Order: sequence, then C-alpha cells, then structure tokens
Amino acid sequence: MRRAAPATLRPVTALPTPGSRLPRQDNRRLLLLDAAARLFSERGFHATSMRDLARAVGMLSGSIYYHFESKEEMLLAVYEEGVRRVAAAVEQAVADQTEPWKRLEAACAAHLHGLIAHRDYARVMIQTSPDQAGSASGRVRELRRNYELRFRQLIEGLTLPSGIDARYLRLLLFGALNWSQVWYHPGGDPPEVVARRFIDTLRLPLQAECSRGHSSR
Amino acid sequence: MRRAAPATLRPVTALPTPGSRLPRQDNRRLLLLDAAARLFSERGFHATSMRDLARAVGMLSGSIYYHFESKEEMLLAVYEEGVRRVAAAVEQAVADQTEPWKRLEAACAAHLHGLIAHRDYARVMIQTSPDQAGSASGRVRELRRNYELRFRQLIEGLTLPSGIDARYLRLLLFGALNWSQVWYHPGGDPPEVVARRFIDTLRLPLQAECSRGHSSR
Amino acid sequence: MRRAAPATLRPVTALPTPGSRLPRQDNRRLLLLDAAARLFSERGFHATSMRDLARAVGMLSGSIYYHFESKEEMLLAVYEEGVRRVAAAVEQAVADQTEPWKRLEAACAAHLHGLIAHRDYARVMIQTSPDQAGSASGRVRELRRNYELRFRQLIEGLTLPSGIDARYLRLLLFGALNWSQVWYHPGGDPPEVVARRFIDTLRLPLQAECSRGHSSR
Amino acid sequence: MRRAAPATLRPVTALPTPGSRLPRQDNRRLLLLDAAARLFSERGFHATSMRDLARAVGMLSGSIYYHFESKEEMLLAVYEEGVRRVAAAVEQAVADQTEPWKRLEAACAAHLHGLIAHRDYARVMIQTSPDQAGSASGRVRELRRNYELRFRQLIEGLTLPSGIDARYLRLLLFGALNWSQVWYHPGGDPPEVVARRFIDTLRLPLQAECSRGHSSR
DNA sequence: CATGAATGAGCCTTCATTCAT
DNA sequence: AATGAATGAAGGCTCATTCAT
Repeated sequence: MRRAAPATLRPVTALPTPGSRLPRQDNRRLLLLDAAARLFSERGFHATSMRDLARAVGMLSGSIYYHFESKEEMLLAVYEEGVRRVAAAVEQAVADQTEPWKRLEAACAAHLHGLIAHRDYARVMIQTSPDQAGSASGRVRELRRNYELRFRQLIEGLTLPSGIDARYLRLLLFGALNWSQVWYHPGGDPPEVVARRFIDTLRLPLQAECSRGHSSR
Repeated sequence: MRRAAPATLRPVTALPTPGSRLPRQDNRRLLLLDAAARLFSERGFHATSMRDLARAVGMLSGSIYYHFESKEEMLLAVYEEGVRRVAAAVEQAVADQTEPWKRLEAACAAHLHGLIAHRDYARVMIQTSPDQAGSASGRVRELRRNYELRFRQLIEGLTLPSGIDARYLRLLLFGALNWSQVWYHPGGDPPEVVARRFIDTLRLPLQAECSRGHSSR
Repeated sequence: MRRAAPATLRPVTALPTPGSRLPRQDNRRLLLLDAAARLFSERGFHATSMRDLARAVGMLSGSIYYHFESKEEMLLAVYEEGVRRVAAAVEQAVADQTEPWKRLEAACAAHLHGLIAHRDYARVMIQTSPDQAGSASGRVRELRRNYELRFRQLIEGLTLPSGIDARYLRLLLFGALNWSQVWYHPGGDPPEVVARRFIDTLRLPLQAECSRGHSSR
Repeated sequence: MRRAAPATLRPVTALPTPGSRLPRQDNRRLLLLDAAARLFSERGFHATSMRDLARAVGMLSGSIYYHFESKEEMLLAVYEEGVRRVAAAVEQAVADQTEPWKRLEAACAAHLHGLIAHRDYARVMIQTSPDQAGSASGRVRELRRNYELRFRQLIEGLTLPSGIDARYLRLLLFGALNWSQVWYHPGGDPPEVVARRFIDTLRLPLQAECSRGHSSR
C-alpha cells in the first residue's frame, strides 16, 4: 500500500471471516485508530501527543506517519469512523420499524447504544466541534449535518400537538441523548432503557395530548 | 512566584458599591480572565497559548504570572467564574417563583440565558470535563455537582405522572439545555423563548397527563 | 524590544562610541548572526541545525526564536548583512576615484576585499541562490540585482574597443571575482593585488587596443 | 546492504556498441542518477530527500538502496559523471586544435558547452565544495584538481605579455566560465558564442599586446 | 528488483514557565 | 506591574536507512 485510503471506504469493522486469508493487512492502522479514539476521547486531541499514540500501540512516533498523513488526519479518521458506526446502527434499527414513534425510539436507542458501545469514537465525534478541527472543519460540518438530517426526518414523521415545535423537540432530544456521554457510566441502565425512558417522557404525554387534541376538535 | 492571590475568593464581577471606587488594583486580571474565557472557548484550552492570552490583552506572556500562578489556574478561574455567574442568575430567577413548574421554567430560562449571555465562560465550563482539568479535576467535579443539585431539587418539587422518572427528566432537560451551546447562535430565538419551548414540550403534556392521572383516581 | 526589527535597518556594524550608553542591546542577535554566517558558509544552510547555531553561541535552540522568527529569517539576515557590508565598501572605494578604469579597479578591489574580509557573510551571499531561499527568494533576487547594477554602471563608463561587449566583460569580471571564494585562501596575495592582477589582465590590453583602434581610424 | 557496485567504474553513458543490446541491467540506476542530478542541482543536496528521488523515478525510497549504497554515494556519482562528461568533451575539443589560443578557446567552449548541455550534473559539480561532501571530500578534491590541471596546461602553452600572470589569467577565465551557471539561461547566446566573447575579451588584446611586445624587443 | 513497514535520530518550532531588572 | 531574555522539555513531522518478504 502506498498511501492509506480513507478509513471510511473500507469495511474496517468487518471481522475477518474465520477461514479468509485477508491477512492482517493494515491491522496497524486499525490499532492506531483505536488508540487515537481512546486517547483523544480521554485527554482531548491537543493533549494527546503522537508519541503517546505511538507508545500505546508499541511503535515509534515517526512510524505513525506511514499510516496517517498527519495528526489531524487521524482525528478526522476517528470522527468518520465514529459517525459511520453510529449511523449504520441507527439506519438498521430504523429499518425494522414502521410506526413513527417506534421508529424514533429505535433510532434513539440505537444512537445511545452507539454512543456507549463505541464510546471512544463517539466522544471524539461529539466533542470535536468543526471550529476546532482545523483544515478538516468543512468535512466535520458536513458529517454532522448529514447525521442530524436522519433525526430531522424521523421527527418530521411524527404527528405533534399544536404548540409543539418539531425543531425544538429535535434539539431537546438530540441534546439529551448526546449529553448522556457526560453522565453515563457503564453499570447504569442499559442504553435501551435510557432511550425508552427518554422517549416515554416525551411520547406518552405528547401522544395523549395529540389524541385529545384531535378528538376534542 | 510573586503574589497572585487566589482567584476564587474575590468577587471579581461585583459591581462597585455606589460610593466606592472601582478597585483599580486588578483590572488587568479581569481583562485576562475575559481573554482566557474567550480564547479557551473558541480554540480550546490546549490550543491556546500563554502568548495568545498575553497578546490579547497587550502584555508579554511572562507578565501573566503576576496575576495567575499558572495556565491551569486560569482555566479554573474561568470555570468558577462561569459557574458563579450562571448559578447566581438561576438562584435569583427561582426566588421569584413559587409554583413548581414555574420555578423550573424560570431556572431553565436563567440557565439558558446564562449560557448565552456569558457564552465564553459557559462554554469553557461545559466543555471542560473534570478528567481534562488536570490537578483541578476535584474542584471541577465539586462545582459541577453543586450546580446540578439545584436542578435536582427543582425537579423533585414537581408532581409527575407515574411512569415518568424524575432522574431521567432531569437528565433529559439538563442535556437539552447544555447542548444548546452546540447549536445556538446569536440571532436565533432569544433564550427565554428557547427555554419556554423546551418547557412547553415537556410541561404541558406532563402536567395534563398528571392532572388526568390525579382526577381519574 | 518586542520583535526584532530587520537587521539591515540598524547600524549593526557600528561600534558603540566609547562613552555611549548603548549597552549591549541585542548583542545576542549579533552573536547569532555571526554564528549563522559562519556555519551556513561552512556547512551550508540545510546542513546547519538550529541546535548547532545555539550551541555555537551557548544558548538553547529554542532561545534563538526570541531573536529571529525562523531559520530562514536568519539566512536572509545574513544575506542582507553581507550585501550591506560589501556594497558599502564598494561604494566608498568608488567615491575616491574619477578615472573610469580606476573606478572599476577600486570597485573590484573593494568587492574582493569584502568577499575576503567578510568571508562568512559573503559566502552565504554568493552561495544562496534565489531558488533555494524559499520564501525569501524575491528579496534575494532584488538584493542581487541591486548590487550588480553598480558594476553594470561602472563598466558602462568605460571606453571599450569595438568588438568587446560590455555585458560579457561584466560577466567575465564578476564571475572571476566571485569565483575567488573557491580558491582564495588567506596567506596568498592580498585582495588588492588580486584585483590589480585581474584588472591588469583586462585593462592594459583593452585600453591599448582601444587607443590604437581610435588612432588608426 | 545488498549489492550496489561502485558507480564510477562503469561507462554509464556509453552508447551501446552497434551490435550489443542496451545493458538492461541498470537502466534504473541511470534514471536515478539523472533524477539525482536534477534535484540536487535544483534544490541542493540536503534539501532533496530520498523520497523525492524515489518519487521522481516511480519507486519507493527503500528501493534506491539496491542501486546506491547511500545518498552520499549518489552525490559522488553525480559529481563524477559530471566531471566525466565535461572532461571528455574538453579533451576531444582540444585534440582538434594545435594553435595555443585556439586550443584554449576550444577548451573554453567545450567546458562552457558542457556546463550547459549537462546543466544538472554540472551544477552539482560546481556547487559541491569538497568541504560539504562529507566522507567523499577527498575524492571530490582530487577530481577538481585533475580537471583544473588541463586548463593549467593549456594556459602555460600561451605566450603572454610580461606583466600578465598565467595563474591569474587561469583563475580569471575559470571563474568567469563557471560563474556562467549563475546567469546563463537557455535562450541566450549559445555556449559557443559565450566562449568566443570571453576569449575575445582576453585574447585579441593580449595577443596584440604580446606581438607588440615581441616586435618591439 | 522492489515493496511495505518500521526505526531512531534529528528536524524546526512552540510551549509554559522563570527571574533579574 | 511588567519586561526582556532565556530555559528545557516537548511538540508534530521528516529523514536516511534497514530488512524480511
């Protein structure tokens, strides 16, 4: 390999099928990506040095540059991998449902589950604001918007009582979900439960209100 | 080190009592604190250098050490000032109300308003996780807990329908409010409106549900 | 001093008048410049590290950056100082003469003397081609052209026999003079002698030819 | 290290003898040598990396080491090839002439022509001073002296007017010729013209002076 | 012949911090 | 209160080179 293609184009999470000969092609890049996700999420991007990253995978700092062009490229790769993983889970979860509230709940659960299951990647994804991503800020902004679009669509699919603004519902929900990274710690309720509680807090009353609103008119 | 009294013990934002003269002594410290809040919030703590801070107030980097013991002390000072400002606003807003939902709404509005009015300080406050605060991590954790306690109390004062968990309601709300820093930009709805929308999304249905629950029993 | 002004604007070579209080203001910058001239000329720009330079004046590599913005700025400063010194000597030498060939000879002697007396600066000046000066290439080109202009003028002042091209005479002479850095070593003929020999090789016959040409026509 | 036969012992530029096949063995070495000549001459030895060289011929940096033992060996090989090419041309040009001034003129023209025709090699040759050639400094010095010897002999063959020093004539001429690399650019006068102009500037008057000197004695 | 992957030293530069003045 | 000058460690990155495959 002359220059590593962007992570997102490869099935990075695909486990090698047992008998396959897909050797360890690029396992170091993956190792590095995992280390980067972990250290960036724990200490922050700027507080993590290339030497830290190298040490974490047992190589020398210069060797990283065989796999990544720069530290910033690593950040972007982590970010993209994070988005990729969570978005894929959400997409799949939504596909199994048809009822709008169920779809939203499934998406929330998958999103939350993703934030927790891929905690390192997700924290980088959430904490890296476009402004701080340097030359990758455009790409980061694009990835963010794309991902949010999914939730926008799901919420637009709901029937809401008058007086409830879909935009604020989305912001409320999205904020609440993402903030979970601040307080969630393994050992608490599993993500599915958290998601259901959140949705219940909003859905039951909203749906009720909505039905009453309809029937009373 | 020369002098540098502890930042947190002084009422740095206190307006001069009518007859007093502005405490000339330390207007540079305030300038520095503002610059730190702004730069830390824009670029992040690690991406801001002491030279940047010095340049922002027109001094040389070494001179900062007359006012602050270290860069980390500056971070903590910004953090504390942020908490101080927002907490004071919330406390005052709550004091004006007696009805539980009104109290919560007022607190949310004040919190949101604080996040926006003191944007620089608040962003530092929200983005600085205890883990990343180095030796100040204990103090940061303490400040966070204290502040959250206020919201915990306000929510415990509500009468909620069965099936709605107070804790998740708090997490939902708190997350939603704090996440506003990601999407809020001046020129959109003013904080009072945002707060009302958020509360409405939750309160009206919840209250209704709750009343029905009460009346049907 | 906040940021060092370019070397050429200051009377860097002026010895402090005995009683003056001009302290040692910036003596480190001068020391560094001398070291840079020496090392750049001995080993070449790229083969000299900032650590080498720092060691040569007894400081640490980072400290250099208080005096110079970058390594390239040092190169340019050496180059400019070299041009400044040699050009000043040439200018003064020319001023003492009126007869065209004498003026040229004086200029050559001063140029050669300059190359030898300020050997380190001059070698940097001669070996640094604009292409290799990076972002300073424009400035280098400009300095070169300015300096050459002086010789162009001096040669245009000569009366030459037909068939002798002033341009090639200039190139011949200028090349011969500058090439002296390759072969000159202290202990050989002093620069004045070298200059006289060069000029004699060209002048006597050219002048003779020229007179004959005139008289025979 | 793998193999890398010494560069200098092979007639690298030899055209294939009519019936022979092009020595397929080492066309990559030639390619590399050309690339090295070009890049070393354009950017300088230290500013050219092995990666640059590898990229220029479409291989990876490690692969160079099959053809050359080290970067310095490449420099020496370019240097030697440069000397070889120019010296061969000079030798052949001189062989065609018998009259001393004609021989010198032919040598100058061939030298100049060589500097221009093999510009990349020649610039490396001229810019690489023995001091900067590291462990190859001895070899470089030897090559330089040998080449200069030819010109020394040609000039000693001239009859010069008294007062003209053969040594300074040589230095003048050699410097002037070599300096052409600084100012020569393709599109100007062809090398033959430049050489004739230079020689004319010196010869005609010198010869005239000399004849007069002879006839008047 | 060449590659892929790594090494380890070294590069230029920036950093937070110190301290005499 | 602040500056000028420096420190020493660390930063991201590039380098020539190696070597199993």
